[in-house]
Amino acid sequence: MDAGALRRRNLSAVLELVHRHGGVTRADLTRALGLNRSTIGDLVAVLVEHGWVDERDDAPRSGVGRPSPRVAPSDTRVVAAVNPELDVIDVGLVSLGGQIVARRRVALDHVPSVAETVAITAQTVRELAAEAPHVEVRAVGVAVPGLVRRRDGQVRLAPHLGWREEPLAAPLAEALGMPVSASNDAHLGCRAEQTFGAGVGAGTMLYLNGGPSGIGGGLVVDGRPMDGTAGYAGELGHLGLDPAGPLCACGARGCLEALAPRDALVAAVGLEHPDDDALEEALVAAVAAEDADGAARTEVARQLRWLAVALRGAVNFVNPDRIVLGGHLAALWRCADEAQRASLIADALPASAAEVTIEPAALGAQRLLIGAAELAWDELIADPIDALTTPALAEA
Amino acid sequence: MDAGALRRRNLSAVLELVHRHGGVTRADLTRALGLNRSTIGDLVAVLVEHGWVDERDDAPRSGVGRPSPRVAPSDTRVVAAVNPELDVIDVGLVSLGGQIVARRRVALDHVPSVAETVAITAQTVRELAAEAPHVEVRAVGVAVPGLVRRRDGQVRLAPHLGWREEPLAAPLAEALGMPVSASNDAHLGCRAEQTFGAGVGAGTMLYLNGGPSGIGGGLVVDGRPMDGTAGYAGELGHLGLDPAGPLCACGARGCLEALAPRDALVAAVGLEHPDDDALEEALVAAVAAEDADGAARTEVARQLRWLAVALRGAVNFVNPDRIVLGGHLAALWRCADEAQRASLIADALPASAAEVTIEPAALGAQRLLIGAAELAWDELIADPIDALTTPALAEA
DNA sequence: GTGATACGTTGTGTCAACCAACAAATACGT
DNA sequence: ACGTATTTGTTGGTTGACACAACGTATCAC
Repeated sequence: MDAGALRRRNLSAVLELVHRHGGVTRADLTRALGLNRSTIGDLVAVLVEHGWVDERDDAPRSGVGRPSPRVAPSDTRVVAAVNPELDVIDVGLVSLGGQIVARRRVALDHVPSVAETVAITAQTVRELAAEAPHVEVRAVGVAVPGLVRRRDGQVRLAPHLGWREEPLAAPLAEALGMPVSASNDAHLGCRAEQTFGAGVGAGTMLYLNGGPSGIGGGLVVDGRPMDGTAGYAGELGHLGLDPAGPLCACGARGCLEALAPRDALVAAVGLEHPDDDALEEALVAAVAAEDADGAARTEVARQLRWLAVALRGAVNFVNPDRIVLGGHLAALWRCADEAQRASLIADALPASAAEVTIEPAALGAQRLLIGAAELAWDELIADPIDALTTPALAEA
Repeated sequence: MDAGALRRRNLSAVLELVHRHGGVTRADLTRALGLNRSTIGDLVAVLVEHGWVDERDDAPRSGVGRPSPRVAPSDTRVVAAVNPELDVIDVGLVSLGGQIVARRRVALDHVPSVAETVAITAQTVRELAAEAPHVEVRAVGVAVPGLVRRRDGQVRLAPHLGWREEPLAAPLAEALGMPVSASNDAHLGCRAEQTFGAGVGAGTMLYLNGGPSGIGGGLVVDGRPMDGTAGYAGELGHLGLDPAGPLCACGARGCLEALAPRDALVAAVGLEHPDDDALEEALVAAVAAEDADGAARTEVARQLRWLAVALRGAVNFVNPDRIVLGGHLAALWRCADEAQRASLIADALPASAAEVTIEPAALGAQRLLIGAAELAWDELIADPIDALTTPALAEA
């Protein structure tokens, strides 16, 4: 590692702190990085000069001494975040600091092909960029409901969308002329929760998300999101829990995903296509209702038991300090009583169980766009100066 | 990160390459680190001056041009590695490069207490150091058959030895006057295989080891061994695979460890207290024998089926590129036929299964000492110069 | 031997971070 | 209101680590 790499690293560290906290004082940076005041001043000056951050005088006063200016993310530098779904393509612009500054959900009357997705996304990103003055879009992140090969952004299999072995990142990068990364949606939900949601501060974190198409998740190890060899890590829905269980879509038997499906909860509360909030509300109400033996309560208890088996294995395996539950698994958590909540990790090894806290996900409907944006921000933050020399989508 | 940290980092990188490869040429270092020839010369000179490495002229000639000297680990710098077992305390001195340069197995007629272990270990380390001239012992690593809290080396639970909530690293550090680290034995087996055994070159690696006291393991993520929050990660023996399965020692039902116990294999081949090699030999012979329906063959097939369920879940979860099997799980692998081997990950998601290779462990009876030594080397390699200023156990 | 090649060595240059002294802005006590 | 203590930003000079270029040296191929 040479001196230039050192510089890059320190600039990157400053930028990451600004990103994660949405603005910190120079004094904070000095303490956090252990560098000299003058060095921090220099680093911040470089970032200001290149337009990544602004210095403002609105830092909260915190005692005697000369006040330290707040280093805040510039709102002109954004990345685009994309989440193609069954009947909508969700596109947003996300600033440094993780704020969604513009968003458009393009409704569709059919399931989009990859080519359509690329075209619509490119068009929408250009429109959003044109509408927001002075904004520069510098990278794109895509959250795909399926398996995505991380290194080249190839969609291996997205059963929900009917995509199979389709290149996605490459054509979109071609269309927009900027770097595009893609990953699994549950993965990116994990990243979003880790950075800005229920996983802030966690070292080793397990994220499980339950959606209509199955159960996915992600793993954070020592503060770093884990991808696995090719980007497929985190498929917690396919832990085998019961050899006598129902057949899963993956072909195996007794997967968590087959034992605790969202559909069954939806059916138990008698709704049609509810979103996660509606499902959660209906479930909590149904479980709280006095008629104790309703279908909802039974199904919730059954799913919680299987979730407990999965969590037992996962907690023993990775010894996390936090577990974050999203989607219908968060709904299960919300309507579980104290005993049920405790039972989720009661059978894990006591030493590991003792250090875990379980939390429902915090970011709601913004989660996937924020996570996709994190993916895009990654490389920019890792090398802010080099990233600056690459061309951006022209501003308005 | 300041300039001094840069120096430390580069020194550390050189030392680590020398350690992992047991000696490399300066030209190799130049290529691997991307630093200038003169810088590499400088870094190596510092390490030579401090006695960490030697420069020798025995590098294999590899073409025209001036030959590059080989930078080899000095054999005077060692760490002590310790592995307390039921009836023996195994102590070794391990050099940079992972060579065991001295070893003594202290036999006992009873299960040692922690105090005895500390006393015997300290005594044995001193004796070994005194017998090997010019050797300096600079740190100690302990492989404990149980759960160990990594940050302070406290043994939380070692059922085999009857230890529970016993401080181990602290009293041993006190007795020997040098840093002591302790961790779980399967964990350290994983590290050993990763660095010098069947896991060399793996990015994300899963290690499962079957022993008389159960099934443990370890996980390597992006080349870094994963500890989990407190050091308990890797307890793969306690994945819940069958809610109708036998009760496990951990209190839960259907753990891998309860479904694929070593005892059952030992009983099937009719041996008494065989070591891993003897068990493997007997199993291979029994399975290869013509009487197809023997107890051994049946039990092997049964255990392989459960191992497959566990591996399916683990592969889907972490998307490894290598799986290493040790202990009786390696014996299972060795006597499995092609179809059985393929079946181990046949039910995993195809994308993940495609990139994984399964290997039996390679290091045999040296594994735990080498792994424990890796633990000790960690801090020394991370900061070679600073480590140099700390006092060493006096030489002969 | 002779040329080509690869590598180590040496002295000089560059760049990032540090340091010390000073200036600025705030809180607090009188 | 004023002075003092405290904290932080700013500035110019210093230190240290690595890069670079020119040169010396050891081997291989012919």
